[in-house]
Amino acid sequence: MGKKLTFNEDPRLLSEREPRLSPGDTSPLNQLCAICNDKATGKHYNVISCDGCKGFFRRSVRKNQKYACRYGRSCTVDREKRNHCRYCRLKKCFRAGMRKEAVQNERDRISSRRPSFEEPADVSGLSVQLLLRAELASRQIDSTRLGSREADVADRRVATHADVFDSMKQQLLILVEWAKCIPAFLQLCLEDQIALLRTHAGEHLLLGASWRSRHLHGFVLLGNSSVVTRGAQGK
Amino acid sequence: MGKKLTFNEDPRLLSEREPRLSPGDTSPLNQLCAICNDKATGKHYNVISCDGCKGFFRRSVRKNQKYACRYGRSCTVDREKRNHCRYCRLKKCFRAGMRKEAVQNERDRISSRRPSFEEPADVSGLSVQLLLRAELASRQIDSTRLGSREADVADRRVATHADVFDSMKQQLLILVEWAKCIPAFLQLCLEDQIALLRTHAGEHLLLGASWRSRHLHGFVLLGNSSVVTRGAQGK
DNA sequence: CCCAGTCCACTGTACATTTCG
DNA sequence: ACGAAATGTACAGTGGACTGG
Ligand SMILES: [Zn+2]
Ligand SMILES: [Zn+2]
Ligand SMILES: [Zn+2]
Ligand SMILES: [Zn+2]
Repeated sequence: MGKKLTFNEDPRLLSEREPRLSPGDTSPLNQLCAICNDKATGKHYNVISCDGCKGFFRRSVRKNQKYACRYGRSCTVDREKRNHCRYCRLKKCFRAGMRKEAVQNERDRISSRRPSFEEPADVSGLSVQLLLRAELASRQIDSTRLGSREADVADRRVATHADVFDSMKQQLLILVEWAKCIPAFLQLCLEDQIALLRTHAGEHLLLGASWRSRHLHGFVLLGNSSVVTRGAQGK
Repeated sequence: MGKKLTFNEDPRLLSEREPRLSPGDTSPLNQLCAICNDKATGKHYNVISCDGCKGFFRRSVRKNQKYACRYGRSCTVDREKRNHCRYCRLKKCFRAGMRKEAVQNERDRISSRRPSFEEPADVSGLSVQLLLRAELASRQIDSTRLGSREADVADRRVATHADVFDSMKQQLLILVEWAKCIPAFLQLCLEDQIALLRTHAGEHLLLGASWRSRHLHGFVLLGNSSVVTRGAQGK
C-alpha cells in the first residue's frame, strides 16, 4: 500500500534497506486486548492490550480520575461498548493487571509534528519604523472616529464596573484598528489575525494602562478618564 | 503487509485515517461544508463538513430518523436553508459520502461543561491587603535567595538575546515565589496553579518591565540591569 | 523491535439558544 | 404561552500515527 513518506523517510537519506522478513511469520500482535478484546498492539503497563485501553489507562492514572458506574458496576467491556462506562473499563484494566506505577509523568513536548525546520523566519515587514507608522496611523483613525481628546484631569472619576468594561471595549477597538495598520498583520489570514489579537488582548490592555499611568501614583488611569484606585470602587 | 486493522479501520466503522502529514503539507482547513457550503471544521463521518451538518447527521443516525420531504425532494441545502428540509439535508449528507457506520454508540457521561453557573464566587481571601503582604513576603524570599540588590545604573548595558532570556527566567522564578505567597493561590490544585501561571506569565513579565521602566525614556529596563532600546541589539 | 512517551484529527457530550407543536 | 425537541458551538475524550530510549 502507498505508505506516505514521513519526514525521516526521505528516500535520499536512506540506503535501500530491504524490509526484514520475520522468519516463520510469528506475529506477536495477533493477540487480543485483555480488557476489551480488540486487537492488541503489545504489552502496555504490563498487560497485552489495545492502543485505546493503553491511552485510557494512561489518561485516567495521570489525572487520578475517579469514575462512577451509573449501572451495577458490572458493565461489559468490549470493543464496541468500552466507552459506555469508564468506571468498569478502568476496573477491568486493574483487574487485568495494569500497573499504575508504569505510567510515567508527562514529558516535555516533542512537537517534531510541526518541525519548524529552522526556517529563517521572514522578518521583512517587521520593523520599529513600521510599528511607529502604524501607531500614528491608528491614532488618526481613532481620533476621528472616537473623537477622543487628551484625557482631561478634570474628567477623572473613580471607575465603576461599567467604566472598566467600557474602557476595555474601547481599547480593544483601538487595538484592532492599530493592528490593521501593520502591514505584516494584514498578511495573516483572518483566522490567524483573530487568534493573535484574542490571545494577546490582555497584554495590550495591560501595556496601554501601564503607559497611560506611568507618571501617576496610587492609581491606574483607564482610557475613558476613569481611574482605578486601591480598594475603592466607584458607585 | 499486515496493516493493523483496528477500530477506526474496521470496514464497518469508517474513517480512513490518513497518515500524519509530512512537513510542508499544509492543510489550511479553509474548506467549505460539502453539504451546506458553510465553513467546514474538518472531516466528519468521512466528509469535509460544518459542525451543524456533523451534529445533524449524528442525531439523525443515532435516532434512526426517517424524514419526509414536503416538496419535491430536491430542496436546496445551503447555510441559510439547511434547516428547511431534513429529508433533503440528510439525503445530501449521504450523497456527499457520510457513513452512518462512523457514528458511534453513546458514551459515558463526561464532566460538566459549566460546572455551576452563577455561583456567588467566593472572594474571601482576595483583598489588596493580602496582595501587598504577598508582595512583601516574596520580596524577602527573592532578596535572600537571589541576592538581588537595587539595580545599579552603572551596571546597565544593552541587552543581548541571552540577557532577555536570562531576565525572563529570573522574573518567572520570582513570579512563582510571589504567587506562592498568596493564600488563595495555594488553595488551588497544583494543575490549576500551573495553568494560571502559564497563561498569564506574559502579562506578569510585561507588567514588571513596565513598572520597572516607568520613569525611563526610550528604553525598557529588564530585571538583570540590561536594557532594551529601539532597534539596537547587544553584541 | 518493544514500550514508554506525544500529537492531533476526529469522535463524543453539555448546554444556551432557537424552533416547533 | 409554554414545554419539548432540535440546533450548533465549545470543549472533553479517544485512539491511531508517530518519536525516542
Ligand atoms: Zn482494549
Ligand atoms: Zn459500569
Ligand atoms: Zn454544513
Ligand atoms: Zn426536501
